Amino acid sequence: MQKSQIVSKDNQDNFVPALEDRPSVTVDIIIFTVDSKDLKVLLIKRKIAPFKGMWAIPGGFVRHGETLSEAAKRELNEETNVTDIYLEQLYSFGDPGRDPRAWVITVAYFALIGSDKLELRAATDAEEVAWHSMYKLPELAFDHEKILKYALERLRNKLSYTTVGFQLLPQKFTLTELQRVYEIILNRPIDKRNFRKKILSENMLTELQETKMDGIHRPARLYKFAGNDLDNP
Amino acid sequence: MQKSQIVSKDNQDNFVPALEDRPSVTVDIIIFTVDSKDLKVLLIKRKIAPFKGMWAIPGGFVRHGETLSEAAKRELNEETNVTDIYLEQLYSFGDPGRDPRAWVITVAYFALIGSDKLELRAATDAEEVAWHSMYKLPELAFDHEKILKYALERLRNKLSYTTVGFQLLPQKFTLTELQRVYEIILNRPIDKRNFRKKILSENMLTELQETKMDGIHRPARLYKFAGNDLDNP
DNA sequence: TCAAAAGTGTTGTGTGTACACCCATGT
DNA sequence: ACATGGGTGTACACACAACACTTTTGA
Repeated sequence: MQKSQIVSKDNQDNFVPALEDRPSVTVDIIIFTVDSKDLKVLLIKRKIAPFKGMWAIPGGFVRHGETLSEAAKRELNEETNVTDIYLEQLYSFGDPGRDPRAWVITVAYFALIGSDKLELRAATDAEEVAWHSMYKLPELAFDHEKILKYALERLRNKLSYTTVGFQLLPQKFTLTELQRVYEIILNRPIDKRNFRKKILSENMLTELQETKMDGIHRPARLYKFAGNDLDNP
Repeated sequence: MQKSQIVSKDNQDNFVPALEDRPSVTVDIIIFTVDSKDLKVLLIKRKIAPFKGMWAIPGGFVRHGETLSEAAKRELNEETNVTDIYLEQLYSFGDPGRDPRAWVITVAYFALIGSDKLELRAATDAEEVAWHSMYKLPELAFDHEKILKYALERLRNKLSYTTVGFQLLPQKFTLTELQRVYEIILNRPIDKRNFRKKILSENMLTELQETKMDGIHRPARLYKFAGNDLDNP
């Protein structure tokens, strides 16, 4: 690949922009989980300027030879040790000035991780990683607040017409646990009978011959999700 | 901005990839319109290798200093002379090898243009531009078939829960014309009475004191769309 | 008076919502 | 026996689907 002079208008001949006219491209990953009471997102505290001391969505540069989703999975794995979790491309953000240092376009992804699987990499001197409530966000670097808000909106929409909710639970779960996931993400109470009726009518759950005891009360039946998702085109 | 050595893992210090490790970034724009019988997309015939003689989605490189949607609008304007039309980011595609010549990540947008407004730039020696039916696509360059299929899917979904349909019509239109737009995009017949009932119940149309004659039959009432869309985050 | 598209209502079916009580368990 | 969350059914409102005839016009 040689250096070319200028962006060619019709995009066909000696065709790429000069090296110095190319942006850097990152993937940022919004990693969601739900604990028993809250919707959490994984953030990294910045130790240097710009936005020193603020929190940011984890991410990193896309490398030559990998797909965007591979880059996202790699970054995800670097932060969380998990593989094989739900990952979906969210949106690309490229406003000039979104990173004051350089021209950086980011392709944002969001990931859903079951509350059982979450095991963070140990924090290093270089970075401090922590789960934050989506409902009490700290001050965020770059345009990351906008990105997170959009991710939440998308997650809420997806919840209503897909099966992403199951991704946030262990393989075996009770209907009450599933309902909590919906309530936490949508941030409103849901009627228990209607919820169960609707979920069960979709025939996506397999009833297990096991129950779960969780206190001084009747044990709850366990279910597992019977189906697979695919989303990305 | 200086040259840096390698992608730094934590993405914070001397932080961008070396110039030669950056991709080129394009925007590709799927420009849809509907004529009286068909859903059309604007394509450009490639005059050179690779994929010589095949058709491609119009697009071009993002320039430093512009937002992604500005880049999309600029490209759109270069092809069609129109401004101020519906534009929405679709998805980003970055598989290595999608362009055999170089590492090119594309941010795909789709645009909807009213059948009254469509006026193409004159074809030049360098490019041949034409509307193609989405239901009889020619052989497409790169991964553009995949991109177009995804765009169609998105358009169909959006039609059901947004007001994008109006974007494909002149300001004044009849309910039958609107129904045709829905039928053409969804590729199935729709019941006339149910359609009218539903559309009118949404209170998004203003009934005009005008009618439109279109042959030897009763004139049709004209309506205009009363509302605005916003979509992008 | 005919052809051609515009315009108009009713009925059945399914889906979402509101709501209150008994059940199984450990202490 | 009691406190705690698990589990269940019915009635109403609303949205969607199916379906056929009259109206207005120009030729």
